[in-house]
Amino acid sequence: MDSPKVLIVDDEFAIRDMIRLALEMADFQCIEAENIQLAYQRIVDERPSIVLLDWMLPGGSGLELLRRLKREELTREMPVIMLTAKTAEDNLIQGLDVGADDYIVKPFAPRELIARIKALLRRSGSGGGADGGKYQFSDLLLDTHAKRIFIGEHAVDMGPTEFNLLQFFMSHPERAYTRGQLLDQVWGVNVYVEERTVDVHIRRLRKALQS
Amino acid sequence: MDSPKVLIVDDEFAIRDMIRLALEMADFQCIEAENIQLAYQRIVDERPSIVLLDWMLPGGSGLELLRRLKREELTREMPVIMLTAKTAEDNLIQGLDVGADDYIVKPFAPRELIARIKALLRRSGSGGGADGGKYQFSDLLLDTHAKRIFIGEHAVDMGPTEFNLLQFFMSHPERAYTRGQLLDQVWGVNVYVEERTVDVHIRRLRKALQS
DNA sequence: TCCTGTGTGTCATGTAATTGTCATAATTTC
DNA sequence: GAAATTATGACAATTACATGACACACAGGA
Repeated sequence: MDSPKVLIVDDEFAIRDMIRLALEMADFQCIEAENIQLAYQRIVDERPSIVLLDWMLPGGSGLELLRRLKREELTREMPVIMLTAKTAEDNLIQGLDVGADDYIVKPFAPRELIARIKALLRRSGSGGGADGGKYQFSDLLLDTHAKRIFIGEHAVDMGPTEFNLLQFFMSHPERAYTRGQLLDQVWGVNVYVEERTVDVHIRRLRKALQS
Repeated sequence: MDSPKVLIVDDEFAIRDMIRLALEMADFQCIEAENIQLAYQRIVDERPSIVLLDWMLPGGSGLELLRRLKREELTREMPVIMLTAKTAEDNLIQGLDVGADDYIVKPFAPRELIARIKALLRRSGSGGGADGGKYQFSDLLLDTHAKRIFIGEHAVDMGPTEFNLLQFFMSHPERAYTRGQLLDQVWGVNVYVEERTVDVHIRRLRKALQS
């Protein structure tokens, strides 16, 4: 439900699959990409909580993607763990130089990977999605840091799911989504709930905003 | 506004830059020095919150600077972390003997460095250099120097942990934190306690504030 | 050394909030 | 109007939070 979304970037299917297995066992949500173009797309679209980035990739090295992520405002805060087969230290230093938050050398124990991910998530802002400060529309204001919502001066009370819904809407204005898309984006992928449940939460959100 | 100032003392540009990058990512303010003369100058001029001091330096070893700092009244309280490439233990022991507060062996993970810096800052008079002194919200007043709390004219009694919690809250208003984040920030990074323990201390804090 | 009080962390239990689902109205669409 | 779609209130199950009690460590004093 609150499970962090991890993007695995590696060109080898076997490795991605192995990592995914380990992570899902530990209750992480996984998405994958096999090259840096796809990876970038996924990062922008799905805003994962953390990125596992392989060093050696076809069509542009992982380092290149890392540089790009750290250069752009939207993705700068996103924690990145480099996966590297080499123990060569200069690689490591180079990676850390560009802003990787941690690295791990293949082959690694799943346990260690999970430990590092958790440590990083804990440190980098709240374990669930990196978000920008405040959204505003007319006199409605949503503060992602304080996790509070105001209408004018008056604070509005609502449940976490309603908050997430509203945050998603306010961060994607002028756009319509199907129930399925909302479930994916707000609830998370591979969560099984009835589509009609969205209706109910929409209603709760409306009710909260009316009061 | 609250971000602590870190002085990085190392003769290699690449290393300074790497550390600076990592630290700035973690919202620290950085200044640099490439030899101990410059370092001393900066320390006196800018009064950093903490010093990262490389062991091996041209024109006088880091140890020498460390001795000097600990000898003088003005700089005695300043926390110092030694950076050392050697794992040789006698170095370490010598450093700690002269008064280094911590040490870290190169190459290190940025997150470890950051963790240690935060831990040290927390221990040594809290957070940021010329740290606030007093926080106030409505008729609640927290005095970081006197370590006392008042509601109006009336002094409030509470344990150290509750005090630290309240100080953290008052220095980070309008922000929500997870239990894990509070543990990192208030208890310290490499402390293992149950997350639920936070609940208990929150309750104690509330109780103290109600009386 | 043996108390004693304070501060901490952990646990078990009670209590409240949240969530997903359903049945049934209300509405829109054609 | 019939069919499809959406809105709404109620409910049970789950989850999260609040609280009191307890054990342990530690410092100071008798």
